[in-house]
Amino acid sequence: MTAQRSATPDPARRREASRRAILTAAFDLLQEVGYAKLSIEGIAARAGVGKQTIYRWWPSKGTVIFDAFLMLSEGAAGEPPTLPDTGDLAADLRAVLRATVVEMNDPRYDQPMRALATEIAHDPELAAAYVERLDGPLKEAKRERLRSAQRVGQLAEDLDLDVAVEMIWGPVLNRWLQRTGPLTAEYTDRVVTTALDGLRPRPSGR
Amino acid sequence: MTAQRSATPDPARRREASRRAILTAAFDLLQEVGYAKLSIEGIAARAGVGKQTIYRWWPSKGTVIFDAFLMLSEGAAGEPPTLPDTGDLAADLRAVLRATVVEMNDPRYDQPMRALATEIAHDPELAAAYVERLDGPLKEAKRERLRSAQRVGQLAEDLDLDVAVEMIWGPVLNRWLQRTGPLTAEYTDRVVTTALDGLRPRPSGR
Amino acid sequence: MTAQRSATPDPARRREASRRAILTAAFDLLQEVGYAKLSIEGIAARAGVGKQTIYRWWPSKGTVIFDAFLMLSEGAAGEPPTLPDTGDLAADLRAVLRATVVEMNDPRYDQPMRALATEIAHDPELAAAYVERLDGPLKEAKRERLRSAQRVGQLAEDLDLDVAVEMIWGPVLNRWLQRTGPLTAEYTDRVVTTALDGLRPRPSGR
Amino acid sequence: MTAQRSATPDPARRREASRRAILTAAFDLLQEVGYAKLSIEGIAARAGVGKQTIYRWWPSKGTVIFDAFLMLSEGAAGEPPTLPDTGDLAADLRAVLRATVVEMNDPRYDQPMRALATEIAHDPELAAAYVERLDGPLKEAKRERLRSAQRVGQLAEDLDLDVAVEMIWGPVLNRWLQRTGPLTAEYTDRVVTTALDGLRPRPSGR
DNA sequence: ACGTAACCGAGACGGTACGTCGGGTCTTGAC
DNA sequence: GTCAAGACCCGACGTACCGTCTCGGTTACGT
Repeated sequence: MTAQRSATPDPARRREASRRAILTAAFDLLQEVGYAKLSIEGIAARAGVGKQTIYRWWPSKGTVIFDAFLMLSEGAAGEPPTLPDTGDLAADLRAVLRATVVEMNDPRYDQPMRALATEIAHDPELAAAYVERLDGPLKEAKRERLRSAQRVGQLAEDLDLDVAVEMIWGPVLNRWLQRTGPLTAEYTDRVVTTALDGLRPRPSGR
Repeated sequence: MTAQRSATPDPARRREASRRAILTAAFDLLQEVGYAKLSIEGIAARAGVGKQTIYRWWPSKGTVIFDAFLMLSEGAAGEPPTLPDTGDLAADLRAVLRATVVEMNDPRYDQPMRALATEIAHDPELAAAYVERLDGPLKEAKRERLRSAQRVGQLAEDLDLDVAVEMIWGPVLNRWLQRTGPLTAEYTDRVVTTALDGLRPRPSGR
Repeated sequence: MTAQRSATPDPARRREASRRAILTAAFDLLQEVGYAKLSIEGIAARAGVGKQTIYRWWPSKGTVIFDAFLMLSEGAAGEPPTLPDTGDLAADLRAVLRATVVEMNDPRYDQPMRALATEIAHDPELAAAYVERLDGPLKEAKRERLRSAQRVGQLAEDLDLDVAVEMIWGPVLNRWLQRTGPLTAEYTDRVVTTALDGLRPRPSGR
Repeated sequence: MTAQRSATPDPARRREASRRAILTAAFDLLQEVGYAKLSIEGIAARAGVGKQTIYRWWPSKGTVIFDAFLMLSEGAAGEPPTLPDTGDLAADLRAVLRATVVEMNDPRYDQPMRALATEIAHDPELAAAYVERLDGPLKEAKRERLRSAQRVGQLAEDLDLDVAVEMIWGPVLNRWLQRTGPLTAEYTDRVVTTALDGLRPRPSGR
């Protein structure tokens, strides 16, 4: 349930209220003061908690942020996530990507997500936890949607689903994280179309 | 030539030797101690320079790193970069991406590039400078290679080149920055193939 | 026991070892490098203490110096000081003043005492603490010696003891602090004689 | 005319206007911001002068302050100072001391004089210059007044004039610099009386 | 039911780095 | 060659946090 890596004290005696207060405080501060000014000291103060309680249970600031996201994502739903499946893959992908960029353009989520993304970029162990617990389930849902499309002949049979997923979401993630271009619905639609069709000329129509 | 943003002192009186020493020290330290332990104090000490000289000319640690990259990229060549063009687009892309992941797997470049990438992620103004001065020329070279392929009928005539470029390099960049998967030649080859062909089934053989 | 003036943290949690190390380091450095080169940073380093520990408990460099003197003066004796009383006031005063100028001519004490004196000169609050805790007891001892002489008829009955004390020690202190003349035993003897006799001609002998 | 100690550039080419501007700025700043916040940089800025111009002609901040005083004292009068001589020594001393404490209680003079006094306390060379050029003439005037009183039998014939002067002004100076007591006219009157009469009982009436 | 051992809040501590101020030196261009 | 201007190297300032370390107090087991 957490990102802890090494030996920690008896989890049975852990105070759940403090844990939640810390994660909530961390996420809230991330929104309010931004990543650069986020400090353990600040989190402890906001959570009404001693600093040691944070150091006792988390090895780094990044893991606290990670767990904060974990708490949120699991609080939202106990079940694994799924992508909409109306039978029309292109339409479904367009809808999902549009929703994604709306979130990315919302400063309420933008700041914390950037914080998590850059912590991951600098911490391999955290990245592993991210891949397993946060990104993994979501990516599986994406693959599953593509698999479903494969079954009805909308995607090539021999398609590499991992690469396919990265080809759809990668450009969007990159634009967001590196700010290399505007994130609009028009843009994500183009990404979907181009990914589905490929770069090469198509022999027949469509 | 630099990432400065607001009013700065008279650049005519600036000492060029100090500027170069600072940027070199910054890049070297980035490789040696890593981003997390990179400090203005450390850069100044290594460069044999007063801290004030750094604060006088750069508004943030990120802009120093950025300028360090700028100095390197401009020191390497005065002309804009170009991608190889053998006439075989797929082969050329495979070669370029393979070279890219080799660099990404080299800790000598990995650390500093991550530092730049995450600084950009947190600083919109720096991102704008990055897009204009570092990423821009490179991206133009990529577009140009695709344009060349378009001319010889290897790519669709109505292809959106920006999206196309992002679809090829985006997945690789993401895997690298977020560590969501291994960066191998085999992987980049698959990316090239999948991007060129698209996700949908192709009517006839390839 | 200290020169603190405004609200400070819980003194119960204060580490006595650090307090002593700081005051000792301050006094030692005062002797070694002199007042002009005395820095909080230097004191902290010498004491093996974080700077914040000094800033936490003392509002200024002057109060640190003051407390260093306080520690020394209280370490020397728990009881209030007394002046020698052989029954011969003139002789006693001569002896005391001679001892005083010996100390003033000893660089071991000269430097730190000058530091304290000039800090006091620029800081009224510190001066008040000085008057109450360091100078006060000593001055009372001086007054007491004069009172004793008064009782045996060696001093005028209506003598203003405060002024009398200042008239004996003031000239010496001034010569020392302002370096307006040499500090010799011969000089202090003259001061004692002149003060006792006054400036006016004496009607009868002596 | 100045407190310079070591070799300096050709004084013939010196710009008098800058010299005066610096000394005036120094004195004014001393009054306005106080000794602790007085900086060479501040003086240069206020005087509209380059820092180098100060460093070229004065070896230390103290000597600047000293010269500022020198300029003022010589601007006031070209002739050596004299003390009033009405024939009544006690009355004259009372008047002079009263005027002195009025000045000492005036913050307009208090701050700069403290600055000078403490600079002198820490700089023997400066002290020598002070004794020779500022304190010397004044002390001679004081001695002269006492000599005059001696001539008319108001003071002992064998009186040590140096000690006598210090016994009258020393207590006042000390009270001022160390803030060991209030500086009132009543106090200075007592000092005069006690100094003239001495501490010992007088055989007959006064 | 009652120690006693752990967690907990609080926060002092030794440190590192921050961003700023000013010291004293050096360079530039105007006079 | 002096001067105004100001960049430069350097050292110290006072502050913010780091991660570690006590210090009571309050749980919550294990006997």
